[in-house]
Amino acid sequence: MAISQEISYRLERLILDGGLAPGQKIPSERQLSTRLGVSRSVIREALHELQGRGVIETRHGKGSFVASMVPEPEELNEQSPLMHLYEGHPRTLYDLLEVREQLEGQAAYLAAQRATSLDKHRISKAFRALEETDPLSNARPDHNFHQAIVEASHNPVLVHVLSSLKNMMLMTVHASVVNLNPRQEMRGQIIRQHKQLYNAILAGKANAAQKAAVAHVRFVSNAMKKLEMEGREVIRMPAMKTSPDQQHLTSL
Amino acid sequence: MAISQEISYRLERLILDGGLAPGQKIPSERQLSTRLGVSRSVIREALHELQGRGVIETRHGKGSFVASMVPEPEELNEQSPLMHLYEGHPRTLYDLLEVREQLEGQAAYLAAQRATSLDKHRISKAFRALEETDPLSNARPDHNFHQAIVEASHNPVLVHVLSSLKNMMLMTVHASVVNLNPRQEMRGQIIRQHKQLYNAILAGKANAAQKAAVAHVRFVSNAMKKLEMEGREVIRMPAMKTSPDQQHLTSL
DNA sequence: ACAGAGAACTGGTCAGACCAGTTTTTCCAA
DNA sequence: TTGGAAAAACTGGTCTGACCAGTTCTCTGT
Repeated sequence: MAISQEISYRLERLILDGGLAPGQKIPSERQLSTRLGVSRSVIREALHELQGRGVIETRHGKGSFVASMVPEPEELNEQSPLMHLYEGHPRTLYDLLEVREQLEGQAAYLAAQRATSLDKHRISKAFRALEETDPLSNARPDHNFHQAIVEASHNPVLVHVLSSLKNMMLMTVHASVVNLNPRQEMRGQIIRQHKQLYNAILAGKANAAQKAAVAHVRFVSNAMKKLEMEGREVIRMPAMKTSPDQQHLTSL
Repeated sequence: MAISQEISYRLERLILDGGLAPGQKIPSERQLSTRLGVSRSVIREALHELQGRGVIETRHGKGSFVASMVPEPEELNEQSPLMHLYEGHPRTLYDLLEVREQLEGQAAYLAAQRATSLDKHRISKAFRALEETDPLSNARPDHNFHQAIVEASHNPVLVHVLSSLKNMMLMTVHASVVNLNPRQEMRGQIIRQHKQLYNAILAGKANAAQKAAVAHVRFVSNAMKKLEMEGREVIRMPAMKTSPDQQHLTSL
């Protein structure tokens, strides 16, 4: 088999195994060519294959990016059907949380079983960042923590479904942070839940991890429902800015 | 748009419009490059894109040939990248089943709680169709049954996620039908599981419904794993029909 | 007439150059 | 000190020409 094809498969595997999340930038052609010890031509050919398959998108002068695998609720923009649905129908927030509950639970379960030491390291890092950060500007670290867990599940379908819901996730996570964190007792509970989840995964206790994740999401959901019923305004739409995360491409 | 992409699209249209028949050789890279007045590089990149899309096959020293294509009879030929991943990396079947387990479980749970009489009617109809149809003939009734349940969950996010995975779902359902149904004892179990799920939902027993759905998917997954470990061939893809023939290339 | 050696194709890889967008840095002027 | 424009340093896109590695055709010597 041609080198370019081998490389395209290697990259594809890497991407779909969750090593690279949708929207993330992949190294430049010149970097890849030196790192993999092949000419830039074969890199370009490999990338064009991936492009043909729709795995990546390439933008002149910017780079190549992992494409989102599932019809994504159009980023930044207004016309997304789901977004629209969301605005007109606030209950969607809870619908999303329902789905999250399942998927995060599954991810936690699998992560506890399958996390490599590298995965655990990443999760730990995200967890520490979460602990150290000012909780009010907390949406990002919170999301990163969950994201790290999902990737440790090593289930590409799970990874991509969840990351295609990323924007909405950020919204709900943000909602949780803004609405719940200021209330001291709730913040304590959330931190405790995160810690439980974290410990369970690192200890490899799959069932405990799943339970913790499900409980966490459900707690958030219930807490917000309660807030809403008490008549408090629930903040839903954060001013969000999509900042690309750092890339970890160690395993090329 | 890049020249290589324009060319790849031109060639693809030419091929798909019948200008070039499957198996037919397309001009050599050097010929194309002089005929189209571009460098060989961009020709190669265009061809690699087509290769990625599965439109052509290339053989060292021989040339590039139109692949025996799969004009996918009627269905929405949603060639998603995940689909391709699926072809290249069979383990994805189980990844998808893992996700299905969660989502179907959730859908069943919610359906049991929320199904209106109309929903129940639809589910019943799908269930009867499932019972009456020759299970070997088609994955459709099976899939429709599950689909009806998902819609009865009244969770738009859940519906959205599952329908974006529709084609892959069909694959797993199909795999289950083709591989498992012929084995009498398994077929019996599957029918029993469907009935359990059906009854639980109609009775509004949410937990029982969830349990039944999860058990069902997990059973399918395990059964297929077992089959595979016994060395039996596990059929993953629906049989694809071969394409019509045509001849001649004109306008390059 | 035929077998075999080249010649003449095919795609695969490499190197280096240059163009064209984008981002970052630098540095001067307000 | 700070804004902002110019310059440098990236990114991908294209071109050229060379050589390697398979395949097919041709021509030649027996």
